[in-house]
Amino acid sequence: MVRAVSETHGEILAAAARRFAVTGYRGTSLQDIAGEVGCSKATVLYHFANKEALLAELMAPAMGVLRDLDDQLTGLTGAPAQEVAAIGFVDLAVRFRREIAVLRGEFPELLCQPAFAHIQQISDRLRDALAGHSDRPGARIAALVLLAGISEACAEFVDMPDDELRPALITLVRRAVEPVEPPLFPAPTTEDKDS
Amino acid sequence: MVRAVSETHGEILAAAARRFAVTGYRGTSLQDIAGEVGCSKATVLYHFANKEALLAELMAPAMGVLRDLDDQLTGLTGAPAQEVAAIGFVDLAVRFRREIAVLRGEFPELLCQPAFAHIQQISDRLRDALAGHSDRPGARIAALVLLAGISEACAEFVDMPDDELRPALITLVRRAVEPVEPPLFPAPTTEDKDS
DNA sequence: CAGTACTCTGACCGATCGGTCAGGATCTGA
DNA sequence: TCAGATCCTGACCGATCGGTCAGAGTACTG
Repeated sequence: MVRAVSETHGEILAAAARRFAVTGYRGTSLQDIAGEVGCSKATVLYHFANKEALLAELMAPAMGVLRDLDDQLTGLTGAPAQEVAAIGFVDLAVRFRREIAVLRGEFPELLCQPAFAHIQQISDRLRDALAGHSDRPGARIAALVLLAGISEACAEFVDMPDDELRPALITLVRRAVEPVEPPLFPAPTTEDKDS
Repeated sequence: MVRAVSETHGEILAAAARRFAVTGYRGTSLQDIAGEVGCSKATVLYHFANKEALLAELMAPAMGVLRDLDDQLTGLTGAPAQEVAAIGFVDLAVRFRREIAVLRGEFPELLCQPAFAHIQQISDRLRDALAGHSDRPGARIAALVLLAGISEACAEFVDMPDDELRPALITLVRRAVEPVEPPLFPAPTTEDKDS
């Protein structure tokens, strides 16, 4: 029998996710996590190299999806970029509500860690896309307000069903995003008419 | 005569405001603040009873304005409530950008402190007003997204002039807030129903 | 049976935190 | 000149943090 990988690993991961989402990364000690699992702090550090590695493994799936979204945005401009950024980010935020809650407010230091080295650049590109790559302050401000607000809302409405939260957010974004100027060039792809 | 209050008090307050806004409350040690002022940590604790008192004095002006806004909202419903909440909160957020940045992300624990005992209730009422006191999930979500997003945007765009940030935010809120249903009653001027 | 690899733990470590305290330095008013 | 108030500090404290380590317990394997 290979006894598989000890399930303790997964239990620690799950406990960390729960605690991080409530008290944040810095506000949660390894002792807290160990206590919730029912093991010793040393056991936590037997399964994970350090606290940072625990967080990195916890965020890995969300980071992967974020990178995928970033790839989809390359080359897009104007309204299509806004659309892809809006839908993609809302989906991501709704799906990874807990991970979003973990990172909430801990950005400044956490972003320095290698596991999240590119998250700032990606979120900048995401914001830029949502602004339709416009330089107008109004567009840039609206994009930031929406991205930050969506993150916060998803972290707050943890109990709301996905299929209630997602359409409400998408409707909001469509209404709130500053529409792009009439395209300087003919629309790059077939697009739907504005309602 | 009285030699006024030592200016060290004010210097500590200013240094704390700067550090808190960058590294957060928990992420800033008394040693950090003392180092920025150029005094000892004991001096910081001579002028302020403890770290919490330092934060409370820092946030006092913003808290006062927040309470004033809360008072203005009592009795208002529907579109007028949305309007007052929107304008009032944008003004507050733009004016107290640094204080907003301090509290960003540290809510769960900081809100337990007596100095901020009512901030959660006030922000709930503010959100409710911005939603036009509607029960629709879309309205509630939009209100939360906007309030959180505005806070984040103000903390982010610290260098943007007030008279550029404020109108952009107000325009955004007007566009994004879910409009209230046609008023059930003719616009109520001064009538309150519940207590 | 012995050997070994895996899992887990208590004890411990250095660093840092917020906070205390006795006392030095400086100034003021009588 | 001197007593007292004010301002400030170095040294110190207990608590907690992330992290290390030697070794105990256990289960497979040959």
